[in-house]
Amino acid sequence: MSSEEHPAPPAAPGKKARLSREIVLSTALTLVDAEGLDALTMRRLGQELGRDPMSLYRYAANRAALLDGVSELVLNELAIIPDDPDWQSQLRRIAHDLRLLALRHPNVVPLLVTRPLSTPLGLRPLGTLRPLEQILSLLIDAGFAPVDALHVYRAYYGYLYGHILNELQEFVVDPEENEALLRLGLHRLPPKEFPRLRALAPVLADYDGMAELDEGITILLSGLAARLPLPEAPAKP
Amino acid sequence: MSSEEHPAPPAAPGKKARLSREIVLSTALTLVDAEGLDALTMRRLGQELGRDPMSLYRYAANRAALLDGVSELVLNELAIIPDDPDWQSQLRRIAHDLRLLALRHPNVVPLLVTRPLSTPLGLRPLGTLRPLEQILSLLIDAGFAPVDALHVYRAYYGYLYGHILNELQEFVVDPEENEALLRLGLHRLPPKEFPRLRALAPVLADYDGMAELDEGITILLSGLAARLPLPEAPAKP
DNA sequence: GCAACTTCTCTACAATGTAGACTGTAGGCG
DNA sequence: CGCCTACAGTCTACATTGTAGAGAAGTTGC
Repeated sequence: MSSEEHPAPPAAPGKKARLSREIVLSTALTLVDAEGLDALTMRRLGQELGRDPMSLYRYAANRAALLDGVSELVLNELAIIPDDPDWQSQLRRIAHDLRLLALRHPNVVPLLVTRPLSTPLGLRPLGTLRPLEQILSLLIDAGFAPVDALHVYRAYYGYLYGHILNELQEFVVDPEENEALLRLGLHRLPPKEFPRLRALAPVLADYDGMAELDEGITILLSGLAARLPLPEAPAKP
Repeated sequence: MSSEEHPAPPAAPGKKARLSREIVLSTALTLVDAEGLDALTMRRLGQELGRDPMSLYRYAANRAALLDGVSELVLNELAIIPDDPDWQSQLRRIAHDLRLLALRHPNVVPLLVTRPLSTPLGLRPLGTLRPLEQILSLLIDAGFAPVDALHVYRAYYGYLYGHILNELQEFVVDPEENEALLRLGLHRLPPKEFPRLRALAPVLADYDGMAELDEGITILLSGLAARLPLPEAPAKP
């Protein structure tokens, strides 16, 4: 699928241009971003595009495939360019990028996390696997043995995804009303059973996700580095 | 369908006894375990219980609430008993327990991960929050300041969830056919674009999730311990 | 036996994903 | 130019879903 030839309708995709997979998917994404996953029905998306819902099936085999497409589209926003020779700072940067990506598309995160659970590795959208490949590559280039690279990747990506989920779970709404809502919610918890949680309400409210991610990454990476045989600086004078 | 008359409420989840929330939820759980989340429709669950689908609404306000109930039920299987005074080994044990729990109910994991994303903290099922409270308690008892306890919790639980997701994503099917399927899947990847991943196929096949989890936990916990002011051994002679 | 409940059932409806047949349009070939 | 084929988009139809609302059946206290 070397679909790259037509940069045709960049200016005004207005109303009646021919549909294309990219148009469909990006409209789907903006819909999801704006109104959540449930709003993404075939009918609704069709309406958004001014087309019959059935026309979508030319561009995605079914709803699940459409969701996969959206995940892929989002992950494509993540650029992994090996400009920095230091694998640690490289991974750190990617982590922050992915975090910001998730914050930009919070409604897509369930997809990113959930879809792979029901799709074997080899059958996933390629865009989904590209970060994995690139990070492996990055680590191997940095001097890790392939097996160890996989090792590092798993610990790193595991923590990263976990952190993102955690952070989004505490977020839920925009930070302005966050504190109020949070307190309101916590208020309902039985004090006898949840003293610690309730006491932490004010602290919960100002959660610096970026700082915590950074610290976790630091711990993990240095821990991994200390534990794995890495030929010091790579041969790149 | 023999309509056995079991007046025993606790022993056997009989056939014609009065319904109860526990019966409904546990039947839902076994259904999900056996056939996946999609199989859990109101009609199907009703049929499984020999009751009209509508009767379920006495025990769960709607389908979402039912899913929450199932999450809660699963998380209740996780026992957090502070028998060990060492917080690190405590957390390590819990991590392994949760991992096994997830492997026992893989189809429920999407729920565990996804539902909190759309439910503010205070409105979640209590059973879902109990681990959080108990772990905080455990850490505070071990000498951490509440803020630091939260800190540790986040890094710990983040990594833990991430790892579980990772592991389940690579699993997908039972380990017997895993290797075959995996290779088959990877085979489809364009070699030019995914050389590293394809080369790692054999290694991917024997993934020791338990060992990797343990190592990650070790790194994280010792890193956290080194970084936070902890009054050594707690005052417990 | 009656009355106030709770529990369970029946019927009905709107929304969803999607199959299958159809219409329109664009281009190639005589 | 007229016809044929391929493909983009549409229309109709249907099975399946969650759930509202009214009622039936069963249980309990007097």
